[in-house]
Parts: sequence; structure tokens; C-alpha cells
Amino acid sequence: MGVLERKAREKERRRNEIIDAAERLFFKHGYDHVTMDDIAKEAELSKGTLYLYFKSREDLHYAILIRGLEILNRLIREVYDAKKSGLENILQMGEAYIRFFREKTDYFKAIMFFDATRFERVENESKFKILQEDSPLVFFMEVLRQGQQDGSIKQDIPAEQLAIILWSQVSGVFEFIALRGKLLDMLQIDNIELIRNQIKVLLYGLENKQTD
Amino acid sequence: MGVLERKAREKERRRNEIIDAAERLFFKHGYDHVTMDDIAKEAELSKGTLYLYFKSREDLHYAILIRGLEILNRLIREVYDAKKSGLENILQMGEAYIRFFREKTDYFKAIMFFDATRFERVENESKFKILQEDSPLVFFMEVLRQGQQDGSIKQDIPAEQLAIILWSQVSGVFEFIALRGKLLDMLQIDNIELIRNQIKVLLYGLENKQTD
DNA sequence: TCTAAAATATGACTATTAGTCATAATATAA
DNA sequence: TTATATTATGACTAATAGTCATATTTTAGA
Repeated sequence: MGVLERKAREKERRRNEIIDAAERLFFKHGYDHVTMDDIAKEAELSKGTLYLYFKSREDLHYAILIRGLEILNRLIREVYDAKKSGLENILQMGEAYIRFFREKTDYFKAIMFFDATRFERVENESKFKILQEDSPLVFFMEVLRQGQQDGSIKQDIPAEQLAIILWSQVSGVFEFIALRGKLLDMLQIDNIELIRNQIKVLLYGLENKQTD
Repeated sequence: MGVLERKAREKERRRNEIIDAAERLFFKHGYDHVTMDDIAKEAELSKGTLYLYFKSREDLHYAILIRGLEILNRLIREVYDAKKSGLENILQMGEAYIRFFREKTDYFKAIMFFDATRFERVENESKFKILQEDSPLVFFMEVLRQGQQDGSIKQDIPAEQLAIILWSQVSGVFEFIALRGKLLDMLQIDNIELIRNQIKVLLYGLENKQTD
């Protein structure tokens, strides 16, 4: 009975075709300037059909976010090297996140934009999946814990909190670059230099120490 | 000829009454769940009148953001103490920002939400005013510069960049708390503890040092 | 006090668009 | 070959931002 399987496959394919179409338009014109009719046209389907695969526009946006999160998750996990110290692994992961931000900017924005615009909304289960189980953040926590055990990372803050702090801090600077790139241009600040300098702050702190 | 002045005053008052009404509704029900008709009703005016004072819904939202920014600016400047070192002043300013986040959360969200949702939009002059002239960020840069001169703050990163990094980092953690408060509850992480721990990271960095 | 002009306010109307649903087309199974 | 199930359609509804012709109120000058 291969028919059911084929149908499931076809359904999944169609679903992905719709996401592809939405992605092309969203990435090109911005989330506010694309209508469901536009997407239907781009996907060569009728609007009603979109709603057979996604329960709302937001749900479609969420599907794009999930794609981005999967890419990021893969990038972050594939640089992990058990032979290295926790701190070294964290730095590698940081590099991977930087690469994601630079090379998959549209996905970065999809994640950031979705998070920000939905935060007023009522709870929906999916909202939490983003940060659960096999998420980048959870993996990040694990590696930090290893670093605390091997002594390469400061131990006075619980790994969970440290992960959230570092994650939010890095995302915060990326967000600034994404939102205020023009301002950085005006100030003649190079994005990459800014990111490198952030890493310095993360590693060595703010205070002026005699050492170093 | 006090008539013109009185009229200007009245115009300004009416404008503020509209912002008051919008604020009450936005803060209570969230930005997505309030219509211009709702605001007109709350302000005891007709919808058309709103458009005599604000050119769009977005413009009205922006007016709330400006209020928030003015409050923050005041809080940050009033803790400045010329007798103290740059680093001490920066820490004071950090405390002020924390207070703003905790006590004026609605304004914090107004700023954050506006920034995030408008970043796709085309340029409008106002977008830059947020971070110019007498803005909190510019003041922050000045104090950092003082700190670098008196030797209390590390000097290997230009003050402009340091300001942007620290600002974005702190905002990043606040944003996480605002967006993912529920997740922090689940992980049994206290918001205040998280913020205190962030300050530790900012001051002393991530690496495990023998000193301290 | 009266009146024309200016300033301010109104709300019915238009345009846009997310989401629905009765109907149609197509595929499956018996 | 036909009944049933699945998938697709697009005209329609509801909601709402923004407009504009009309009305009301205020001002200034005679």
C-alpha cells in the first residue's frame, strides 16, 4: 500500500513549495508587503489552498522560522569537537552563529522579527518548542557545562543562566546591526570589527585590568 | 496676542490626550488588539480627528516610544556624578536602565516592539532621531570616554563601539526576559538574578581566571 | 454684536486584505 | 463504472486603516 505514503510525500512537497514561494517573496519584499494572494500566485495555487496547508499567515511565517532554526542548529552542532575544551567549543559555536548571521541574514531576521512581533500574542505551544529539546540554546547549555567542568569557563554562574546571557547578548548586537546598520555606517563602524570587539568584551570584561 | 500661544498649548494638550488614550489601550490590550476607532472612542473624539494630530497609526505608536525614551534619558542622566569614575558612572547608568526596564516595562516594550516591527520599513527621518543628539546612547558614549581617560575602563575598544556593544547586550537580555519570561519561569530562573549575573559577565568576562 | 474666514471636528465611505466556505475537479477503491 | 474521499478553487465576508466632503466652533475685524 504505497499510495498513502506517496500521498503523504506529495503533501509534504506541496507544503514545502508553498514555504519556498512565501520565502522568496518575504525575503525580497519584507513581511509587511506581501499578501496571501501574492503568495498564492507565486506558488501557482489559489489562496484557499494555502489554508489547507497552513492555518494562518503567521503559521506560514513560523514555518520559515523553523527552517532557519534548523540551519542554525546544524551549523552550531557540526563545529563541536569533543577533543577541545568547553571554552574553545563555545568560541567555535560563536563563529558558527556569526556565519549564520552573515550568510543567512534573511533567516536570522525571520527568527528575530517573528519573536518580536508575536510576543504580545497569547501562548501557543509552538512558541516554546523553539527553545526546547534539541534547540541551539540547549546544546549551548551542555557545552558550557562541560567548560565549567574542565575549568575553562567561569563557574560562579549556573550554565543555564550563562547560556541565556551569552545568547541574548550576541543576539542583541546582531539585532542592532540588522536594525541600525545605517547608523553604524554613519559612525563608520564596520560590522565585523564590532562583532570581534564584542567577543573581546565577552572574554575579558569591561573593567581595565593591570594584566593583559 | 496670547491667542496663538493658547491655541498652540491647546493643540499640544489635545495631542497628549490622544497619546494618553492610545497608551492606556495599547498597554492594556497589546498593540495588535487596539484599533484606531477604539482609540478615538477612548479619547472621546472621532477617528478623523486622530489623523489631524498623527499622520498614521505608526506615528502614534512612535509618539509613545518617544515618551519612553525621554523617561529613560532622564533616569540615565540624573544618576551621573562627576566626582565618580567613568566605570562607577556606567554602573550607575546600568542600574538606572534596570530600573527603567522593571518599572516602565510598557515603555521598554513600546521601544523594543516598535524598533523590531519597523525595521523592514523604508527610511523615515525620525528613525534616526532615536539615536542622536541628546539620546541615552550618545550620553553613554561620553561617559565611557571619560572612563577610558581616567583609566577605569578598558581602552582597547573605541568608546562608540563599546557603547553600542554594552547597550545591545543589556537590551538583548531584557528582550529575552520580556519575550521569554515564561521559559525563565519554567527553568526557575529569577529575572533579577539573571540581570545581576549578566553584570558579572560584563565586568569580568567569560573565561575562568586564576585571580578573583 | 454681526459676519466672513480660519481652524477644528465629524463619521460615512473607500480600499485593502486575512480568512471562509460552497462548489468543482481530481484521484482512489470497490 | 460509480460512489467516496481528497484536494483545489475563487467569490465572498469581516475587519480596519486612512480619506474627505460636510459641519461645527473659534477668531478677528467692522
